[in-house]
Amino acid sequence: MNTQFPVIDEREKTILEAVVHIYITTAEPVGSRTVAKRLGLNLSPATIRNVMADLEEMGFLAQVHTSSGRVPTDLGYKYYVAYLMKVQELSLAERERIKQELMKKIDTADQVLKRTGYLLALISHQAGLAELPAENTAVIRRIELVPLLERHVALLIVDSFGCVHTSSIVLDEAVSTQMLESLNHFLNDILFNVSIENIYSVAKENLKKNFDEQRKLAELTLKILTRIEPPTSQMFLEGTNNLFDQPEFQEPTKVRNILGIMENPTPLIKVLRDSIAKLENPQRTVLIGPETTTEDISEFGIIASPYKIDDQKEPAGFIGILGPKRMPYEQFSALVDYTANMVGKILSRLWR
Amino acid sequence: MNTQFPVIDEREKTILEAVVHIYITTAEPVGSRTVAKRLGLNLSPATIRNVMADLEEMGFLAQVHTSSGRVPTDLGYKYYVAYLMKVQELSLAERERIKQELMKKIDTADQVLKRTGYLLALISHQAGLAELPAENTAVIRRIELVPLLERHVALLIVDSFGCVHTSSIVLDEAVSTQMLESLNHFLNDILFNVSIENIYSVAKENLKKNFDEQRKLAELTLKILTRIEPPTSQMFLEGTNNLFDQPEFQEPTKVRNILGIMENPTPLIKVLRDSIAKLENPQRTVLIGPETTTEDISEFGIIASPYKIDDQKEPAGFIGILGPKRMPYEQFSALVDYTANMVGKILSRLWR
DNA sequence: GTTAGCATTCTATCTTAATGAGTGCTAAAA
DNA sequence: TTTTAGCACTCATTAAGATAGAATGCTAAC
Repeated sequence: MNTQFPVIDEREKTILEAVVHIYITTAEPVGSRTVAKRLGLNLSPATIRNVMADLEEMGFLAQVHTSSGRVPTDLGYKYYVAYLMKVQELSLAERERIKQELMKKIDTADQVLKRTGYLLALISHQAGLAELPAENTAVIRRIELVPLLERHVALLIVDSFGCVHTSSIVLDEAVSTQMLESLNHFLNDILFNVSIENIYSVAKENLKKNFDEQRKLAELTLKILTRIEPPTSQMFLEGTNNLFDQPEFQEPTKVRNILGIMENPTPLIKVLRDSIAKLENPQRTVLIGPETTTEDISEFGIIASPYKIDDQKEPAGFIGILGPKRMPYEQFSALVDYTANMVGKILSRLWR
Repeated sequence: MNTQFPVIDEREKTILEAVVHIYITTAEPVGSRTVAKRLGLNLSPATIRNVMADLEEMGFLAQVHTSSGRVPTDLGYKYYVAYLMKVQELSLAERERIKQELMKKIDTADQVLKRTGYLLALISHQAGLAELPAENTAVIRRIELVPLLERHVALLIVDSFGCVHTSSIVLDEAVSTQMLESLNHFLNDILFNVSIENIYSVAKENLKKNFDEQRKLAELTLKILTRIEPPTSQMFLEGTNNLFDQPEFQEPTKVRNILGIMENPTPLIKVLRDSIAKLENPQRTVLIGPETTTEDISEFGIIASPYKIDDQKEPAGFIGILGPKRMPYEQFSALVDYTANMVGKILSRLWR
């Protein structure tokens, strides 16, 4: 955690914990009386008030208006998530359910992840997100040029997750079916088990050797490979309509930004990846009101956990839950962790 | 148009036209004074009032509350669209722009349609929708089994639009690479240029002949083909966030239904297809507060036009605009028509 | 058939008052 | 030194009443 927090004593921690917890469940500003009751520590509201004023001064809490109850600030949430909350374990039944749901159908990786997002949304009543495995964790299983018109061909790349990447390519001149066929053979020979991001370099390397013998083939190959579009990161965002149930999203402007994320998730993906990459060993990260370059999602909170495939050191992608900042992080943390783990296992077992 | 309308005289038509038109632009209930002014016919508000009362009695108009101005009912909108509005032609510049945007990149059919939806949303400031060509208008260009694990294979079908359909298949027993290869050859031989919906029957027919010679191949083929999932209709819905600009969608419940449509567009697709199919010769249809089985979209209006590919008699799919009932139908009708036409041309030229 | 006039209806907006939740501060109690 | 009771004060929320304005429906006159 890179945020530097002010130092607070035990009692302040207890009270901060209580305020955040109560606010998360009630969605109403929290008053000293309520905290005093909940704590049951024989402390009078007046004492609590003093502490709360201190916490406000340090930036953990804020007031909606003079003489209203307190509400956690972003800093408050972050402290809560980092030091105060007690992660609630999943019950065996819940674990079993997740496992069942995810494994009930054998599918390509993108189908698995879409289902994962949907499942997370269903269980949490928030929006669920699930990123596809990064390109560099997949290798090519099959590469195929399919003629569509004389000068148009579709280039399909099937990766080791069963995902298909399509590009549409227009050639300078018509190519015979036979030529395409030998090209297909050739491409599959040299590119099998090559990572997608290395296509071009590997192909070039190979072509050097064969240049003389298969001149025409070589030229064509390079031409085609330069036209492949760089693969874009992809993320599923499911169950967004759950967000409408939250009181903070009753005004539509805020949900609007979510639609923006759905249309172009790339900035958010980047933020999440960076956030996970910052941690020493990749694990769950919680973003409170993250900043993206495009949409304003400062009113949202995100819990995300990376998943790994096989024994790769680097995570392949992440999954998570997106909701209001005022989210039951305690409950959802274990859910996201377990699900990420499960997704990793399923993808490992299935496609390697 | 299957709706039976009450018969109204010329003056009633003029006034109904005015009310709908004014309401579309102002989003406020329309009063007799406003209509009188706009018409400039030297008719007093009182006279207009009488006519409006008649129109209300016949079901074309309604009041929000006693002594408020009038608002069009669904019937009013329908009559307006069917008989009163004057479709505004597109300018040459607009036509050129649409053409440019759609053709600026050579792409597979799904990319073209996604861009179409996006473009319609951009121009209209509403949501744009675009359905993929129906399965039965496409034929198979390539069919390919790609091994993923011993018993898992991915089945890819590339159709004549450059679209790829994927299924994930688990076999009862491992199959050798050679076996798969000959299966691939075999499938491409018998299924080339066959429509996707006929895969099974054509394959079965062919297998009868060859049954003895290639027994094992035949059995495997049938097994695999039975596991293909029936292709689902698919529709892009772009620019939904534009809907937030409309005053009628300031309360989030209504936009929520749109998210429902995005997650499962099938019922809406069905309604639109039926609506287009009902017309003698397939052409633009306008739905006012259509009824679907799942989501309540009775507050929305849709303008949709079918597109045809080559000289096929039946339309291949449709594109359109989704917005509030209070939409400038006059302006958008030509836009949707022209764009549909253009999409048809592009898909015809590209992929046949 | 058309319209002026008028009472009527309903919305929207503003003011005012009352209520209540919650705070901050001070001075006394522990 | 810490805790707390007490009290004045702030602000949001709600309800009620008053006023203005946009339309209407209806009647009687043109």
